[in-house]
Amino acid sequence: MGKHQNTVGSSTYEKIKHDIIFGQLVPGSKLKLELIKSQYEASVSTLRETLNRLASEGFVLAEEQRGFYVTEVSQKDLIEIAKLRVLLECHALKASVESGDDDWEGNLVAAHHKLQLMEKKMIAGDVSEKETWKRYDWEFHLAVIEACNSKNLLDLHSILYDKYLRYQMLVFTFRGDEAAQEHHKIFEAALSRNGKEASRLLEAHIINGLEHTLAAM
Amino acid sequence: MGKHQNTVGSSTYEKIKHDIIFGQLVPGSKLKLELIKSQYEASVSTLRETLNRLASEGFVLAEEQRGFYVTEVSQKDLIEIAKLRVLLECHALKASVESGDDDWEGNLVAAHHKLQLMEKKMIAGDVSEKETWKRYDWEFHLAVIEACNSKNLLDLHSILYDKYLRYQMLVFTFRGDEAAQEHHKIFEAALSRNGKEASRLLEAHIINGLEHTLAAM
DNA sequence: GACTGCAATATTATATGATATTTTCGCTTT
DNA sequence: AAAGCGAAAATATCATATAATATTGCAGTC
Repeated sequence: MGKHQNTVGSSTYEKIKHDIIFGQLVPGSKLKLELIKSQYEASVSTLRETLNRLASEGFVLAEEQRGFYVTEVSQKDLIEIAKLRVLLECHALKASVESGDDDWEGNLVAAHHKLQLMEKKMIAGDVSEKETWKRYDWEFHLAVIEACNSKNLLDLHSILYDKYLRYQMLVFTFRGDEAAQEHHKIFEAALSRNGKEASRLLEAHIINGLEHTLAAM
Repeated sequence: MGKHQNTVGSSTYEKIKHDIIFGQLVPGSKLKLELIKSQYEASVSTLRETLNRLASEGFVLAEEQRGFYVTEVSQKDLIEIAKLRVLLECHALKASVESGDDDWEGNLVAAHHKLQLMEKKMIAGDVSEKETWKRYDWEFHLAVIEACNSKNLLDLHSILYDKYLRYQMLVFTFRGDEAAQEHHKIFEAALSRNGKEASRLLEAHIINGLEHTLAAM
């Protein structure tokens, strides 16, 4: 049950996207079809489907007749992404805080709790579960805005989050206690339905992360 | 010289996207591979690449193992898209008005002029060049925000514009003089570097269009 | 002798048709 | 009706052929 077997296409999509975000595939490098074919165990056509999808999302650059490349990174690009994330995520937060119901609250409390536990571990020095921690960070940020009532907005935000994440992973250094406290304050403001304040805090949280990452580039 | 010959992939992409936006492919209908293969004269793999791209952008729904469908339309979706367009386009406008240089001004004047000419024709009753008019509308709106200095923002906006356009085409009725006047006012405010006012006008322009389209659905 | 332009060659991307899976749908049986 | 069983249809994947780009080597020139 549950475990519905994936297609080759969707699993290579996940793998390649993961490898771009987590830096296994280095920015700017060429994705030669024959080469990655063996690496990801899929045929050329399947790979091309995947790479076209990733190109639409902006993780891959598709150059007509000249192949595919891992998208380059730059400080300018990171700044653009962070600013867009502020714009979309703060907007979504305000809408979400206004219309979130009990389910939303419950889910938010759960997401914050799990994130907090993981952050305590990380602060204590256990860096073994980097990816789990990031998943909880994602789930928390999503939980905050999930009641914004706009699928279109959530979809755009999801891609932006991943692009931002890629930069974080690129220079990976944990902001630790600071970020944890910011999360906590955002959580409290959101739960007490103070959209303005929560939005202010969220913006500061993202911009702090941006500066932290920029400094490390 | 300009005319670099396109690949089959990119031209079917353009064609299918066009047919979705302009309603030749009806919302919700199934895109059976064998069927559209003959219609667009491309092989299954090429089609699949195209459909995957369009699925990432949200014009096509890709259901694992069950094929591709033209994305459904709904009033809720249209409202979401219009709101997002307001959010992104107004934000971009303010940034653009602040940092636009002489090139930006020149391009904006040209785009507005062309749009105005076409609008006069349309108001006079010549509806033959619907697609050209829409292109000029696009070029004008793009010209306004082009100096926002964020490729990421422009890319997102471009997709949103197309999604919004699809709804306009769905119920096509010309808003005529009203829209033309709004364009003119936005143009003047932008050119005189009054970002706040231009943003206000742009928001009203989009919301008016939204209501016009909603009423006709 | 190094540099440019051109042609032959190798490499790579694109596109196709064929094959393997999976789903769908009508028919039978309970 | 509901469940089970195929045949037919559709999707997913692959291996291969075709077309484009990059590379190499060789002449001719400065």
